Amino acid sequence: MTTVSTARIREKKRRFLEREQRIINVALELLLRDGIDQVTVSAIADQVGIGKGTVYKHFQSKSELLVRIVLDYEAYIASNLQKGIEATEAGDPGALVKAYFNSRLSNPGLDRLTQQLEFRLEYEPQIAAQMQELHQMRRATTAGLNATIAKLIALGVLEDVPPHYHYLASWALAQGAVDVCFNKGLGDQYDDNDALLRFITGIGVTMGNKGQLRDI
Amino acid sequence: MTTVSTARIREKKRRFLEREQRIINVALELLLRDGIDQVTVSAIADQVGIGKGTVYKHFQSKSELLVRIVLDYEAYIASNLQKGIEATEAGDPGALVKAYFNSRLSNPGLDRLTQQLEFRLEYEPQIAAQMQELHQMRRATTAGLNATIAKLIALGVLEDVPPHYHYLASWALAQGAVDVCFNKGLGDQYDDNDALLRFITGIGVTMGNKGQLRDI
Amino acid sequence: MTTVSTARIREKKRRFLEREQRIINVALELLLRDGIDQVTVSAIADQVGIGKGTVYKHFQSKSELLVRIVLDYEAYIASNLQKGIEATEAGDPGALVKAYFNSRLSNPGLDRLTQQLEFRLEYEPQIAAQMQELHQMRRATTAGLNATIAKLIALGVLEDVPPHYHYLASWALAQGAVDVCFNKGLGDQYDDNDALLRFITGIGVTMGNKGQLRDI
Amino acid sequence: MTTVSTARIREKKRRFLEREQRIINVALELLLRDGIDQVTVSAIADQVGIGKGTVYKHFQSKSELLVRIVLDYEAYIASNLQKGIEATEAGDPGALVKAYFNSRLSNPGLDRLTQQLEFRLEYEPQIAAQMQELHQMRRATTAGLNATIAKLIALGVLEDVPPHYHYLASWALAQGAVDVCFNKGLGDQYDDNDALLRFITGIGVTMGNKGQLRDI
DNA sequence: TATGAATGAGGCTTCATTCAT
DNA sequence: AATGAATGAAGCCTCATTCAT
Repeated sequence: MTTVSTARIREKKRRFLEREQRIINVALELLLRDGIDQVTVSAIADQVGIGKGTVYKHFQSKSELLVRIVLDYEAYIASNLQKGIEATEAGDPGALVKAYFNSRLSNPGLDRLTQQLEFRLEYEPQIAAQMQELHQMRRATTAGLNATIAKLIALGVLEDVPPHYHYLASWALAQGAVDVCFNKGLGDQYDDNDALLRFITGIGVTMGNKGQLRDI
Repeated sequence: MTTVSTARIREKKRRFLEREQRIINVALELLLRDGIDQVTVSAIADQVGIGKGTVYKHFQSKSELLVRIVLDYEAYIASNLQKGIEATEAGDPGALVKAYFNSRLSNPGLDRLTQQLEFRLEYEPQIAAQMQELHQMRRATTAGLNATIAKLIALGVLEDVPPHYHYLASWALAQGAVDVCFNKGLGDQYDDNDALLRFITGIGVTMGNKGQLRDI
Repeated sequence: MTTVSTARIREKKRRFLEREQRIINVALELLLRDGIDQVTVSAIADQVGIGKGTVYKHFQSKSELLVRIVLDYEAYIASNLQKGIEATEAGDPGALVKAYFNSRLSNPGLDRLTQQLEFRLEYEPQIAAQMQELHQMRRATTAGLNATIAKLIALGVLEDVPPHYHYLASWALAQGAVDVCFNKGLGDQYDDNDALLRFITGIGVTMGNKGQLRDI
Repeated sequence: MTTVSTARIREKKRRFLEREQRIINVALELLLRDGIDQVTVSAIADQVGIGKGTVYKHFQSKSELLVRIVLDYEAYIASNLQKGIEATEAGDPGALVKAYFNSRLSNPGLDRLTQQLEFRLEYEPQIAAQMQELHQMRRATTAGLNATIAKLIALGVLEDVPPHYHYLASWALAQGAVDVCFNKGLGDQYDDNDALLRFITGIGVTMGNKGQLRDI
């Protein structure tokens, strides 16, 4: 008896989470397709095939759904970065940057969307806690980066500047690369975005390496 | 008589344009201070000290006012770039990039704001014409860049990749540098943003220079 | 066999009624604690430790649960009044009014709550029947009061006005006394509410007595 | 010129206030006719013959409109009370109570409505300021009452109990009298409500007079 | 039998835009 | 020409009630 009901509860939970993921996926899809301002809770619910109210069983507010997308993406980036850190520690100095660029540039549209979402949600009071969580994740990640980069500096691989200069420069370049892809009238004049992104990644991998920098 | 009335008409026009500029300036100020979502047409009119309706004598829609800010900024960047091109042609190969980075990073908040505005206005149908104009400006600028960069490549200063790789990489880095400054939980962990921006500018100036790039 | 199953059915019924009472008690508790507008069916079910659906096995609608609280309270008041009637008939002319005031003012919060509930439920079509029942109870009670008061009038204890004047005046004073306790900015300026209620009860007991009234 | 535009502005203001009053009146009408829960901002706007948005030009929120009704009524009562105080000071000891009862009982439906509104708006955070204002009005009124009653006590007209006992008892009786009128199954069994209200007013005028109270 | 996820009508509110004065 | 009151579409969110498990 107990086993049966436990199994049932689990099954229910599984379905619940499945649907939650479905909502997130659909929201993401619509956000990417139609733009942030065009996506309403109604539209998401319709597309998922559920009622508006159901969305609110999973998320206390629209903002909470959106911030979830941001958090999920941040976690994805952080895990890729962690792998890069490990590979770097294992002896491949360029692995870290490559991992980072590859994970951010592999889906530029998503990357850009999360940036936009984060910007808009920054001061939403309902989700202050989740924003804290986001920042906490970032601090954890950057702490790891700082440590690894400090080692590379000690090894003479990277320029001896504050470690965060290196990863913030990488962050910046990756961020900007993403924007290039979507800036109408800029990157869209050409159709070899992939080659461009490889070029930029190359810069990312090289920049800050010992002997690369000159005075301004 | 005719001269008098012409003078009067001119005076009127001048005042009209003066007020238009004031509306733009106030809008910019409020956008920077309060955030895009908080700025209403009402708030702008109030701050300027005119009626809401008057704003619509100058701009057919709110979007048109906002896109004007984007266009003005783009023109400002383009003019700086033009000066950089001229300096480069006059013999200083690094002038171009320096001019570019300096103009974009000298007021990161404004730079970021225009990016955000552009993103939001992208598909606003009312201002399709202005967006075309924006893209046209960009094409003109990039044409100039392409020519100058091609020369630098021919001179062996820059890597021999498609010219737009170079300026898009610069664009990306500058863009990303701006974002770093404003990303909560990232750049705001440190308070030496200026030094960081100088570091990144250094990278910008160096990157793509002959002999800097390695294979990925 | 039959006996056994009868016993079982009875046991079931007992438990069912027990749970019903618990729902009512919890609802009452929450209504008093949080205010009418804050109490949802969900909150009640949660606090009882049952599912929302189960509440609807006991009550066809939320209104039906609420009106039940009103009816229970009315029955409680009616029974106290009945005791007062009996004591009065047994020779204590003031017993009736005292019983009434004491029963209403002993828990002013509850008294007020039921008033509020009744007001809100007045035209709820789903519970027209229960409202009829409430009114029927009142008519039965007032019939008893009318009879007793008529006797007191005949005895010369009370002023010779229509009997219902007397009990409606009492009802009014008690009702108002309750409201005084809860009116922000009125009764809450002072903290000797109990003494005040005793004072008012004194008035209630006296008013309408022969020789007390003057012309307006 | 200036005179003309001043006149125009005044005319505009007048119309604006006129409309505001119209909204209040219509809201009141609907509240009395349909019950608090049935009155939506939409319904009010429709009935006034204006758009929903226009209501929000006059009131920041629905609560603000409702609290306005409460405040207006309180001011009306306070002014009547003031007249009563003056008449009492001028030598008519009963004038105060009569004025009070007459003003509250002359439109019991309105009196009851404002009670209900006040109860519901008590903890609405948006109108905390207005509720403070309401309480402030009450304190001012009760201060005046206290002073006048103290004199009547000193004159030996009223029982020597804390002055607020007297006016709170009056408040209570009036409040309760109002409720009697609207309690289904209670006051509505009879149709001589006016006579009843006169009877209760008589009690109000007499109660607390020297020599009227007995021990409980 | 008990559950609680799902529903969706309906409420409040905002703000870009219009147009009579 | 300038105004700002009026508009109303559209968005977010709540919660009583239902019904499949």
